[in-house]
Amino acid sequence: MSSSSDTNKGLKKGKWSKEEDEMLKVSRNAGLIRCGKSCRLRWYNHLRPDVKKGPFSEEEKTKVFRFFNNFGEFKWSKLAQELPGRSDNDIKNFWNARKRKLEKRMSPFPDKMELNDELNKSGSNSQQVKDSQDDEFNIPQVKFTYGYGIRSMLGEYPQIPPPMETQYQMSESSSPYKSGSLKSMFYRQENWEGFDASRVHSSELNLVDEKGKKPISLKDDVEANLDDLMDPCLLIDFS
DNA sequence: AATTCCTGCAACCGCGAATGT
DNA sequence: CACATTCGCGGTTGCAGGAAT
Repeated sequence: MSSSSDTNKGLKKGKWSKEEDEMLKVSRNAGLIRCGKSCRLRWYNHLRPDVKKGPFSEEEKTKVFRFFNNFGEFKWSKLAQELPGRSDNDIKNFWNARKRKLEKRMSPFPDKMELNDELNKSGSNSQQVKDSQDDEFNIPQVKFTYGYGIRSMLGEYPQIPPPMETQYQMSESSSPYKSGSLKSMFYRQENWEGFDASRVHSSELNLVDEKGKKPISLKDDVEANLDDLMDPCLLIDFS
């Protein structure tokens, strides 16, 4: 019936030897004790003349992320057409490896209560919070969700700020470098520790760089940080 | 130094689509 | 047109080698 059945007819499986590769290069699958499917896969993924190996370039990575953001689904073969020399399998491996890493970083993902604990704990270490302790600033007022920062979020919030605290500071006050307001922001998981709760009560947040001078140009940053778009992140909703 | 864990990669599997008879 | 075979795709698994303990 299906091609999978021919793997049970005494055909060889597993790793390909150099001799087998040479035979396949010379003449399709003549003389090989391999099923056609296996030969095709070997040829397409490894032996065809224009096959490209090695780590993905920045340009290739960008294409992959952009493709996913545009189509929101896994069409490896279609994507392979955009990346000359790369096979669908290569791209799939690249994507899955990345996904695994991120899932590991996300796990165990804290639930809402744990997250509140974290926020309050870190907030209590902050002088600014002590100074301005006020019901208005209580964390429970802040709604949050979490997940991957991928297409669905991008559609709604096309501008994703870079991590707070590490690279940037936030200011709720008016600033000469006002860059607009945000109704929501993303907060990367790795930065949850040290979260300054006193700074997230306002629905009008202005982002400036660490010196408090340069407004963040999110348009450029999104382009430059496509990798970050797949990072697990916390979406704080101020609405 | 030995063992375990992690990661990247290659290959297999099942299924539906396309093609051949 | 019906059935058989092959092809192509996406999901998954298994293994080897390096890193961490």
